[in-house]
Amino acid sequence: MYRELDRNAPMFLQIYDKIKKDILVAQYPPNTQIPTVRQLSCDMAVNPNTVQKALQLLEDEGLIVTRGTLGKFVTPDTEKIAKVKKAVQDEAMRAWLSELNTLGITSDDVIEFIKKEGNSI
Amino acid sequence: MYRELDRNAPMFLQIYDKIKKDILVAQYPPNTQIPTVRQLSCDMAVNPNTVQKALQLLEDEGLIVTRGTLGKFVTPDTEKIAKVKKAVQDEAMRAWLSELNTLGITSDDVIEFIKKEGNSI
DNA sequence: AGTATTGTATTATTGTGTTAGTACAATGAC
DNA sequence: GTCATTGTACTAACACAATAATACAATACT
Repeated sequence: MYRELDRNAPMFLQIYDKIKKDILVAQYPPNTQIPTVRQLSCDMAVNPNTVQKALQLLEDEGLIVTRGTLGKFVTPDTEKIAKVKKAVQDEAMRAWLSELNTLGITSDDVIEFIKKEGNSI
Repeated sequence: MYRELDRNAPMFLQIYDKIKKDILVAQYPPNTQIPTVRQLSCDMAVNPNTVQKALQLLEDEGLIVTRGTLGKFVTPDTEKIAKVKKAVQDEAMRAWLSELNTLGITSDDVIEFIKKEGNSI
């Protein structure tokens, strides 16, 4: 299922991105438990080791905390989450505008496209 | 140099994307020669095999034609190029908006961002 | 106290991207 | 005709992502 997203990026990074987004948009709310490594690996049809690698990145980043044998939880630090969210949003916006520009699409083109078809998204 | 763009995507795909863009925006105009495999591999500091793999994709796609020992040339078929360009642009635009939406960014947010900082890109 | 569940670590194996080095066929240029 | 340059093919070697199969330490729960 997940492998269909982008066959060329490492799975552990795709999982990292996916869970990170789920945290940032509060799909996984602050201070709540994240599904266990085994559960996630089952849901995503990947090896537990791969999930662990992704979660380790999130923990290094401070978005996840491990509470002993209780499991892994989203950080309760809502300011931290908000801060990372804004950073990710801005970076995504900047990266994609740059990407579109290399394809000869200007900012004006983007605005026009959105006004035409952007509502359906 | 190129490896700095995205450390996680295979080089031959990054090269494929780069040269494809150069063709689509006429950085490599129709019917003109593309630098030799050896020249490109030297410029990009990668192995000739890696460049070849990328160029093979472009040839399979019909954007490049090999003229015996003369070298590889951008297809003279300008309609073909225009068609691919539009397809790539549309796909990029669609993928971009979709990506931003998963981050909780709306179309209105995009427009506002562009009006604020989009001019500098 | 004992069991189950959690995260974590380990080893081996497979697939693939990448490099390195070499070689060959075809053909334009002299 | 000869030479140089082109694309192309091949093998070997290495790195890393990913899987599989365990195993272990810690601790909440009963």
